[in-house]
Amino acid sequence: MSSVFKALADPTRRRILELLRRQSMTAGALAAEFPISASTMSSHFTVLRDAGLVVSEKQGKTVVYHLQLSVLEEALLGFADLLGLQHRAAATASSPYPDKESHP
Amino acid sequence: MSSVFKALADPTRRRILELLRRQSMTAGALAAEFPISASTMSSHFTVLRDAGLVVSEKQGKTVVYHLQLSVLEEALLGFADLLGLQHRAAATASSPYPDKESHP
DNA sequence: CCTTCATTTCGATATCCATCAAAATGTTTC
DNA sequence: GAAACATTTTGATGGATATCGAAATGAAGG
Repeated sequence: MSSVFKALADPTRRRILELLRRQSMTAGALAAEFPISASTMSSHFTVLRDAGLVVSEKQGKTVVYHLQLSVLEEALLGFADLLGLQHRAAATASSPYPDKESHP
Repeated sequence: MSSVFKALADPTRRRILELLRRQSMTAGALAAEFPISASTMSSHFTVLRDAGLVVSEKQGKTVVYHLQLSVLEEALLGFADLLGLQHRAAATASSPYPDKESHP
């Protein structure tokens, strides 16, 4: 859990997650959105992957990154819960991923 | 907003927020909960105060720290919202009591 | 006033982190 | 297999950050 908050501490990484929420993207496409070098972007990807917030999939020459919304959700809302913040975890309804069975 | 996530990146600070959620506490009482020096605790307080997550109130010889739940809520749920995580923004911070005992 | 107590500030240190350029790795195509 | 391309790894650097002990600040009480 600490690795998730550590990952979220950097604005570039938070932005990456926002972009990946819209659609999965290749490392290059993501790097094109930021004024930093590809190697730096790669380290950010490593931090996000180690935190479980994204997964990478090799597709030929490129690497596609996918957001792991469930991990982010669990960490963020889990901590909010720990602090008594009201929330409802309806979650992955609007995401492009197959949503799990959820019961109210 | 970045300052909030930066503040949340440290486990000691997250724990401080959890403790303050139960009740406001003095710097000394908080420091007693951790195996680190009072001066280090003081820097953590500064980080939390700069992020707006806590406020300090001088009471005689001691300093009492209070959690600012609204700021935490706005940052945490605001970011969750940005990522499409569903939440229910209930009444903010003032009315919901923790688990307070009703002992007359 | 001077002492005591609670907290913060100061100075120092060691580690972590974001960043880059250059080199290395892996993949497709010719 | 060599060239071209995408990405990662490596090595280096400057700036944050967590930590400590010691000194400074401030309040209460004798």
